[in-house]
Amino acid sequence: MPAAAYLETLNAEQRLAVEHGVGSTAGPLLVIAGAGSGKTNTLAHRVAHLIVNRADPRRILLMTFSRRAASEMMRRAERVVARALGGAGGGLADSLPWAGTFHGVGARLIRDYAETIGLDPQFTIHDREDSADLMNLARHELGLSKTAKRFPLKGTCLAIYSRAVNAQAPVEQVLGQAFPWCAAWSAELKALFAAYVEAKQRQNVLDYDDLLLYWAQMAQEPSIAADLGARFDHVLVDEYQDTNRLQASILLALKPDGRGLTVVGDDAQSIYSFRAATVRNILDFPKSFSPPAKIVTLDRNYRSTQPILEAANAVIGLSAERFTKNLWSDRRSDRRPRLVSVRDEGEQARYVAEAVLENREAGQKLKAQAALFRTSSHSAPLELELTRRNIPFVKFGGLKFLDAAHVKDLLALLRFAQNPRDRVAGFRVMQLLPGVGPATTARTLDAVVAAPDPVAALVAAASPPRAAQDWAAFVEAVASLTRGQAGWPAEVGLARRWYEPHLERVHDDATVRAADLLQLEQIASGYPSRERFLTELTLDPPDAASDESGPPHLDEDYFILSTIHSAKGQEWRSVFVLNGVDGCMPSDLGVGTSAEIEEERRLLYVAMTRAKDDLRIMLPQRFFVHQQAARGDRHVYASRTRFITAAMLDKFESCAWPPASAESAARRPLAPVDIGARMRAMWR
DNA sequence: CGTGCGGCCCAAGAT
DNA sequence: GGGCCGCACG
Repeated sequence: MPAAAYLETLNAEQRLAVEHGVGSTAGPLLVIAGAGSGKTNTLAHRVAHLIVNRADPRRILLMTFSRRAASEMMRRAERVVARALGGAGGGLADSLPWAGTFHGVGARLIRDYAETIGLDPQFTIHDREDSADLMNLARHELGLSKTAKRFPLKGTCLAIYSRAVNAQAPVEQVLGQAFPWCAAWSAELKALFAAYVEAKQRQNVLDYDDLLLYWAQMAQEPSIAADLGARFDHVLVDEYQDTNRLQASILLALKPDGRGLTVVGDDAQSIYSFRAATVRNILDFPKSFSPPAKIVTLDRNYRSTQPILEAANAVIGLSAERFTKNLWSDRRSDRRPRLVSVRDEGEQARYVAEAVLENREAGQKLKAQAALFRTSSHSAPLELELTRRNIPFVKFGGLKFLDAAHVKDLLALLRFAQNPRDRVAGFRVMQLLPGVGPATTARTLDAVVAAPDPVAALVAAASPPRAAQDWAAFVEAVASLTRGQAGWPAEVGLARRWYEPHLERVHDDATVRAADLLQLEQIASGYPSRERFLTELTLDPPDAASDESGPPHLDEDYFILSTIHSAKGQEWRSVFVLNGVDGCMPSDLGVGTSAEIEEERRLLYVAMTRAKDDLRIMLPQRFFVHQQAARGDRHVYASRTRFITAAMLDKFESCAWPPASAESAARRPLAPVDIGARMRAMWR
């Protein structure tokens, strides 16, 4: 049989993966896809190849790490199918309806089966912060907030709970392995988690973990499992190294014999163990089936120059356990990656800003360049420097649009209207009213939650004496939203108009924030319904101010700042890795166990393999110590990250900036002068 | 019962 | 700098 034209662009290993059985009885397949090995392209081709061979796209389940990755995959698959079938391939996105994240797909399936499993399909979804708030409520009710010895804080409690669920491990084991300082509280924690679960059920809310847990539980129930498994002929999972045991159990329940199952990943890029991801999933995948899964390894790299790969291979070569695989490329270059020593983070920022402009002079777009860092706050000095020099940039990771208080307020109102039993939403929105505090809110919500018709109960509830005026407006807004008479997305405007007086009362910078809310309204118009809007916004919030929803001025050129975690799957011509020193990489918070150290090593590897042509790892020599008098200059000296050993230095080019002569000529710092004190003295 | 203030501890990565 | 708690005031 002559190969189809669309297969000819693939290399031999990629073709093996793409052409692995196309029927729904094809055995399980594991693709170990190194960084830059054309993984997305290969997976997209496999999807396309299945469709060209008459697989029904509505019966393909494709799970990726983010919704953005899912749409990229669909776009590419669509193009291949169009080419193969001659033109008319448009609209595949509509006919590949089951592409998304594990959590997004879970939410949809759970809503589908909600009635069967005794769940109100109007359930709302709590994000991390909402979940922590609800955990805190339970924590207070059980009197755990005033124990003699300090009980873990809400965030820690949630992290322990979440890990126990996702790793499918007993609380004691989770405490021992990941939270040893909380080990004495295991009995109280279990009581707390029981109360937390009951609260979620009373309030008809699901947290992130529930989206997997309910799905996994449904899949354990034979009648539902049969129905679920029969919906999909093919199940494909991307970034399999970052899935956890719960996700693996879902896959196994969907496809117990592995037929029709394809997973793709790279054990060397596993960086999500804090979310209970385990590299064991990918290492153990082949022998979960009989006969075992076929393994295809992609080690040809199409992204980076050979010197960059040699350095990256050296770094990952010292890792303890992995599939042996060295990336190679035929992209030759004389330029080794650079280790750039600078005096401190301020100099690091100046160096990067100047190098970025120099690259642009040489014809590189700002968008083709990125600064990557371990922790969101590491980019602060660079952000200042870029702003000072008017270099536009977009930051991924760290604070999100949705974290802003005013955005959360407005969303809380919409969520409360969607599901009046959602206590966290109700708590947030009711306390916006002046004269209404925790006690009034709790009392009202108790009545509302217990009532058969919660909104009617709210309308009937007595108005708190000090909030009469605002109370009536609030109740009317909720009732109107519940009736849905304004329609979607017009009701977002209704909610915004209700909120605006409160916004102005609470915030000094109300004008800026009001603009954000208009933008939120804009984003809302892109979703078909309130339910879809709330669900998808919670599960996949827009990164930075960048995605489709971003403001128009962003189609200009801009430099990229990103955490290494958020840089997954991306590539740039020039990459600057900030703070390549011990204490930052590895993070001094992540040096407890050898497993944590190994993950930090993989993080550096992920960062390095994002670079196509030019990789520079920055080494600031000194760091100022935080929490000291304003003008103090206490600092510590940092050393090169332990992951780049002396024996590897020949893979790099070491340099210092600014060059020594220029530095000695630099102006000496002047003695500090307290101008503020003089100005205060003027009035004494 | 609501609100504002001061002291204390903590500080990453994100579906 | 921020979250969280306890305390004092209105």
